[in-house]
Amino acid sequence: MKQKITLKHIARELEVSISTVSKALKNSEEISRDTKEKIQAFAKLYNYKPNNIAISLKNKRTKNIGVIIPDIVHHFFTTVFRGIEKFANTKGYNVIVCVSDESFDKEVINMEILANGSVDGFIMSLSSETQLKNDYNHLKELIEQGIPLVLFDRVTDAVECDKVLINDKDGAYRAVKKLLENGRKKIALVATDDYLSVSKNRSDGYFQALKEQNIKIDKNLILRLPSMNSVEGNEMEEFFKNEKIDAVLCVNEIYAIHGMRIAQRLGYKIPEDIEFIGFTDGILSKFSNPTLTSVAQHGEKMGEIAAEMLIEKIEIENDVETYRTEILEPTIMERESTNN
Amino acid sequence: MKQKITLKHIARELEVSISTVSKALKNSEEISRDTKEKIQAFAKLYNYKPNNIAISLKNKRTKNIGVIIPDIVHHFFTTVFRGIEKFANTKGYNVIVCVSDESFDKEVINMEILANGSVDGFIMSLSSETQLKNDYNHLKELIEQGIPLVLFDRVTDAVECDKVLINDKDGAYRAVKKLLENGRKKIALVATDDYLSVSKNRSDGYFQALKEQNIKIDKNLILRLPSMNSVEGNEMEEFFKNEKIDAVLCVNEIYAIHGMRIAQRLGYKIPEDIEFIGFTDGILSKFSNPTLTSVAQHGEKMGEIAAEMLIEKIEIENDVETYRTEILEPTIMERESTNN
DNA sequence: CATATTTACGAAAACGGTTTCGTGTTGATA
DNA sequence: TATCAACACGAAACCGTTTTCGTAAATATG
Repeated sequence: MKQKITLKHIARELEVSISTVSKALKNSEEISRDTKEKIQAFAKLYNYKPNNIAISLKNKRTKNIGVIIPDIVHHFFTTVFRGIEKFANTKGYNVIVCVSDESFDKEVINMEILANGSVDGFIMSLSSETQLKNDYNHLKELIEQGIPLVLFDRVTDAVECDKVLINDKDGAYRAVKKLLENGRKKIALVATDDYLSVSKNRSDGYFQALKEQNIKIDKNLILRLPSMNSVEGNEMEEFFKNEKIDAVLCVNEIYAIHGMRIAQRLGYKIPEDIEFIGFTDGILSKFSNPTLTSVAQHGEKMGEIAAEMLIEKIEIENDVETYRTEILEPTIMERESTNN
Repeated sequence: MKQKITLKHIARELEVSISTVSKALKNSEEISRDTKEKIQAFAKLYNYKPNNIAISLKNKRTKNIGVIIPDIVHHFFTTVFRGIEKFANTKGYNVIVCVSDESFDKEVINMEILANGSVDGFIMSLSSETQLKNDYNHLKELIEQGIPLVLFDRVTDAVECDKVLINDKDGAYRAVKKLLENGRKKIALVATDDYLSVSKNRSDGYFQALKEQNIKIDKNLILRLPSMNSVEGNEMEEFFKNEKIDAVLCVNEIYAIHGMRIAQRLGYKIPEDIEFIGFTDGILSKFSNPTLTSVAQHGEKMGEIAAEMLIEKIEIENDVETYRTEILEPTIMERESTNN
């Protein structure tokens, strides 16, 4: 087992000082050609690589960024993560991921651990519990300490920092408008509780589109489900049985796919009798039967932008506090579940 | 902006030495009650938290583990990752993720960067390019340096280390056996090239099951596709048109879902005319139409075990080199695409 | 030849902790 | 009263770097 070699080892072996070795390896003008060559050759031979931790301690820069997301087994978040990771890598940063699991406490604790020197900044999307509690002190403290933070997708107005999000409201608005243009009259909305910012924004877009056409909001056409990523229970089945519906906007893929199956079982033909549009545009939308028209959130792009914003903040040691909010426009990916 | 407080600050403020502060905060017997209380109160007031980097440098332990996976936007890998992250967290470890993107070079470079002190050990699944090149020197060097490594899923016999995998061969074997029991005669296999260890193992299971029934392998019933995660091109359509097939085993979900759609378009009824079994048991299997019978790989469990193995190796400073290989048994999740 | 200037290197501080060891003070013991 | 152990604390080394500053020797200048 050959241990990692350090400057000290090289110095001892070559009978020079540690500082000389350090300078020689950085090709400093201070050191003579001969000495530099000797040291560099030796370092190469023994495959010397500086210790990241020591450098971090010295520079007070870890070249790590912390990513805190509610869930990793979720297409959208992994997509954003890919964007973050790719961009960060090109800039020489590594990514430490923590999963809050939609829990406020985990979010706080993960953040505190990483904030003690492990990362240079954070990119995060709020857990649902955090949005429900509406408590953002952990984020405010971060900012107090001068640690850069970028929020994406699930953001809040309560904290001032850089943000990246998609225009959820507009995405929903355009989706509903499309359904209206296709002649649909009874457009349902399947959403979650409003404390989740994205669900609220999407609902707002739905309302706006209907209002513009002077269509009265029918509460019976709105179904609110408890959990974002599961469809236990048969609320949806009851919903479809009880209401005459000719189109559905769902705030995520799962609801939409599940809804389509139920509709099909109940004898609806898609898209002839009923059209579906979902959000997320993940793998399910592309492979479902029929394929699902879906509002694409451009997760990877979002991740890239978030990483770019964060790294900019990290590297510009400018303490003028100026924050940006980037809003991406969603794209409606038209597939078989709507008439195009 | 209130900066993080250090031992030095506390020491200066309270007019004691740094060592006294350090000891007091660890409740050392060496320090008097009075002094300890004073220091602890002060530390609490100013929310003192030790700097992780400094501790890492001192202990030569980062409490970070490196995870290198080929792809993050992939249900199986994210599932494994969740298992790793959960277990690691309970043990006080954080996880740095790097995505090799199926590239040998990225795998090597990511590993080298993290190996210079950033992590205490690695959990990884080989990139396809690495498996194709069959070059594992970067892994061997790791082990030479005494850095623990656990391989999962895509592993190799060429390096000695801890490994976790599922019994792919047996999974495929049982799947095919089930199809045979259901009376199927012309069972097709849709796989990728054999250099991917998992695809090869699954193919082997397919062969074994057929051989046991003295069924001759029909090359025309085997389709090999180039990419693991896409189904561009119409090879599959040609395949289904040209061959009489009454059952299909696919080495992943995507192939299976795609295959089912094509079969349906060609007028097959599933499972009456043709049965399908896939691997991965991800979200697609659960939500496809019909739902897909699938070989579950227990990714989360795999991640947990990998993390457990790694942390054990990290924390036991025993240099007796003894490696384990854990083989998980897959479970066949029966759904609508087969007769049960 | 005396002085000024390079040249080439080393000592030491610093980053923020932990830990070993040394030591002045106190109170107990003989 | 002399001796000694216990107590409470500080100095300093260490982890592996970087970087500033000091300086001896070599060379250049007048």
